[in-house]
Amino acid sequence: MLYDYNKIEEEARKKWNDNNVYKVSTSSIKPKYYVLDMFPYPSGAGLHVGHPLGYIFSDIYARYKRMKGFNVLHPMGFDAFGLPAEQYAIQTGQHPEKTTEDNIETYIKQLNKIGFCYDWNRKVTTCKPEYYKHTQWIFLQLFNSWYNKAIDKADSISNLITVFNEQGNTSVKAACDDKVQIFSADEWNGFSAKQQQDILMEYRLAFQKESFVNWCPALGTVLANDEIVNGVSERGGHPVEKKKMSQWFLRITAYAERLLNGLDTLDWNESMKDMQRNWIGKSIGAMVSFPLKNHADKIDVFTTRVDTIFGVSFLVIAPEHDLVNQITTPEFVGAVEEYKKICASKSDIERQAEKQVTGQFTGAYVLHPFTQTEVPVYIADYVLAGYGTGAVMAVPSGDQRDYLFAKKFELPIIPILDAQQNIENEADATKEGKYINSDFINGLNYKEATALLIQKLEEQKLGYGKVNFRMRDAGYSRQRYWGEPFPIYYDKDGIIHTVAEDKLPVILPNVDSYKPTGTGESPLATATEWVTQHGEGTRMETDTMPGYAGSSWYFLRYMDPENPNELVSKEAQEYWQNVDFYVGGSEHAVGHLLYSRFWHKFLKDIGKVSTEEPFKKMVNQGMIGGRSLLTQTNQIKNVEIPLHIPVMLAQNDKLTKEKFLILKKDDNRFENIEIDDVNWETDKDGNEFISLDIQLEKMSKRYLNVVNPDDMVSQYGADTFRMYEMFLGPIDTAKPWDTNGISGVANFIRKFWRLFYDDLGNAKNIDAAPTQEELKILHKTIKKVNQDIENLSFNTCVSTFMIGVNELAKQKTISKSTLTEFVKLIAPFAPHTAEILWTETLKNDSSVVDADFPTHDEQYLVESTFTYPIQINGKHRTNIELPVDMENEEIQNIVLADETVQKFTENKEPKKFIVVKGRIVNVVV
RNA sequence: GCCCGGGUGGUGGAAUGGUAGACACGCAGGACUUAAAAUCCUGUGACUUCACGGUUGUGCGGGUUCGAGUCCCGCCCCGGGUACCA
Repeated sequence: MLYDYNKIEEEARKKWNDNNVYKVSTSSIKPKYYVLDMFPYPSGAGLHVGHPLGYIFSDIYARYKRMKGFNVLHPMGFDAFGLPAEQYAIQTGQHPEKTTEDNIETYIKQLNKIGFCYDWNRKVTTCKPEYYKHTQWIFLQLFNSWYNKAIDKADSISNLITVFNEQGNTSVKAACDDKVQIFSADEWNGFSAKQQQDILMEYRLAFQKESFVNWCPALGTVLANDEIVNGVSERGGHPVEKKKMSQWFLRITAYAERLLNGLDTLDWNESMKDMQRNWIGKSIGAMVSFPLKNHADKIDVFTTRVDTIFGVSFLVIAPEHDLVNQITTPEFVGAVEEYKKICASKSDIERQAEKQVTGQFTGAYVLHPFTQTEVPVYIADYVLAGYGTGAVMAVPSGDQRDYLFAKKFELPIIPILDAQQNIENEADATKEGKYINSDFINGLNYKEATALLIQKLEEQKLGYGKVNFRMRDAGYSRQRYWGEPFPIYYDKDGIIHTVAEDKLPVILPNVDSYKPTGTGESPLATATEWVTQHGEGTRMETDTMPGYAGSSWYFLRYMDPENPNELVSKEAQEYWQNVDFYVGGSEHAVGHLLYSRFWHKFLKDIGKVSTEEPFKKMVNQGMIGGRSLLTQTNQIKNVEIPLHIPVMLAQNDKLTKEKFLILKKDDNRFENIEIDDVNWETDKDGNEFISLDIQLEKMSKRYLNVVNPDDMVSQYGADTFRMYEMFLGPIDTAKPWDTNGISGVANFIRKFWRLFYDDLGNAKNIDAAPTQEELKILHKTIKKVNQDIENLSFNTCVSTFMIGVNELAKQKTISKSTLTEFVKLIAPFAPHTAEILWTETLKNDSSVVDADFPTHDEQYLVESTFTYPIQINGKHRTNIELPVDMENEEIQNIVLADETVQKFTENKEPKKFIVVKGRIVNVVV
């Protein structure tokens, strides 16, 4: 048999299909193992070679685990709601459902060519009603729940109402809004339905509140941060402002502590956990109230450094702070309005990244809670409305931003600790030393001062100690079409009603236009009949859910994908538990991964799942970047700027004359360039070409550097493609795609095949008994591959295979038993080739997919001698081969007597003689 | 700005604190061939030497160590995230 990869791979896939090899059952006596990839968003551009990197990686691991005796769940699906489909719909008028379906079909075709061991019967698609029915169901549970701190888990709203009816809310310990009013049972029962609804909103895990969105008046729509570039809309460059709208939120902050603590139980990268920890941002500090001068209200401030309170020389509040309008004195109204306008045009990132110090005095003063001195109140862009209370107490001597602000506005800089240094030039945030200029805490240290201050604040009702989280509640409303509709409607009094669970799903209606309505409402608002489906005067919620809704629980659905009654059955969930091995990009570190953990914990609280965490082990694959090719200057007459050349046309970063002619025909940039305008180089065979410059950029159509996996598979075969993707480097580092190297892997697979068949396709004689040398090669390879798979170092596995095959190819004879082990060893990496060799060449009955993975036998690897590298003063000078069991003293004698060693030691007595057994010898003179 | 990664030949990369550059690509030379393809062999960090060899070398500057790509301190550059891209 010749190595015809097309034929071989097609045949292998047919065998797998015919025998349903990848069908996964939920009942097995084998231990379960769940290997999952982050499912893709099916974009119109199809897959490029960057996408399958993680999929191949996890596929190899899944196959390896299966060969190790596990019942492996390794599914795939599609995260199918999202902005790009909607933008495409706006441009073309095509229904996003249609384009999404087409894209999914393309993705599946592309994926199937690579030979993944997916059980497609378990495919999930988030935009299908059968799926989002359960997304809506989860939302209803969140809506009908509150976080009961007394039991430290979610509790039902009906329980809360019972408590309110009987005792009011004085004894309720809930994760809820800070400013909840206190009421008795009688008061509660006297409230109107609307009042009760508003109060319950402050407890629900899915709740509504006013918040700011990016409003673009010119486009008449709310924009995603992604759609804003330099403060203006990406489309059209129109100004964007902050607009207050009523929005749905999820109270993820209720779970902050559990999300933080849960990280300690997870087998994730420390860096990934750090990102989540920082995102959650737990800080222990205090709330302090600063009463306003000549005004009934007060400004609340959260600080982690209450000890610096006597260093406060001004207060800064966010320009959007509720109190700004009320406290600004008439002479500053104009300037404050002007400043607010400037801030509204900037994104939060821009505001925080801003190096220039800006701000505006409001004319108002607060009174220092302890000293009663007047403290001026400013607004400034570095304080964000959504963080903490949207107000900070500024201590210039201890905080650099405050310091710069104080310098600019000539405000006092008061040293507060005797250990503070250099504060003529910059702030010093130290906690060392004793307090000065600080009234009753003078002379105390940090710990004593903090405790005393919090005690005084609480005594005098000026504040209290508080744990604060940087994490905010998660915005859950999108004014978009292509997302899950909310199972919510409003009656004519504005009272919220939920759609009954047995009426789910609430189907996304068809609309005439996907274009923005201009009012800020989503396009759903134009589906009049749908909006009023619950009777005259009622209104369906027309916002839709965000992208992370469907992706926050999809991993559960694979366990029981067709269940119409519930998101996952108890049996299926209890068998599969949670994901053992999750592969995806680190760009999801704080988005998807945090939201999923939150939902999972909630589902555990309401008894839907039995595990506290969704993903036990997490591996991040690095991004594959593009490698663009550009013409060099002076290569083409009258063309000064480098031109991108399609990477698929070039070979070894060269463009031949022949390919140039294709380009001239197909690409209008080259229409007017004549062959003679090009400065051709000539190789030794007389072929003319130009050498191209390399530039690393994103893989993108516009750089002509996109490489399609289909092309790779058709040119080299899926097995070569799979192994080359792994060979590129460690899974977790970012790297550019370079097709040039793939021939090395292609050569390797052919060389491997030639262990079985000669150049004419005749089977080789493999009847000889294995030699010692052969067994050593085999077991060395088995040992290293097992180690490297466990360490997830698949690139070195491929190298190890290459070394093994190179060495075996040099042997005079190779035995069938050696080849059998080798085929099993390589099967996870090159499954098609392995399958055909396994069944047709080695005549096994069942698939190699279910063969047992080889383990090595140490007896073939024992060596009697070791070649010691000899260092003199840490520099490698020579090698000496010595028996492995030789004593140090004897080694020393032999080494010192060595000619080369003597040359370097010049017969001086060694100061030190270091022997690391089986590693190295170092002579220090 | 803040948080998290990364930086080793012409290229992708390898290296439990122990011979830096495994394995490949590319390049150069050679074998086979009418020729090409395929295959095989040899060389390939830089500088220096006829050669043996020597010097130097893992982004930059310091440090710890018998020994540092690896550990510590301070910089520079690049990538990801930054709450409505997914």
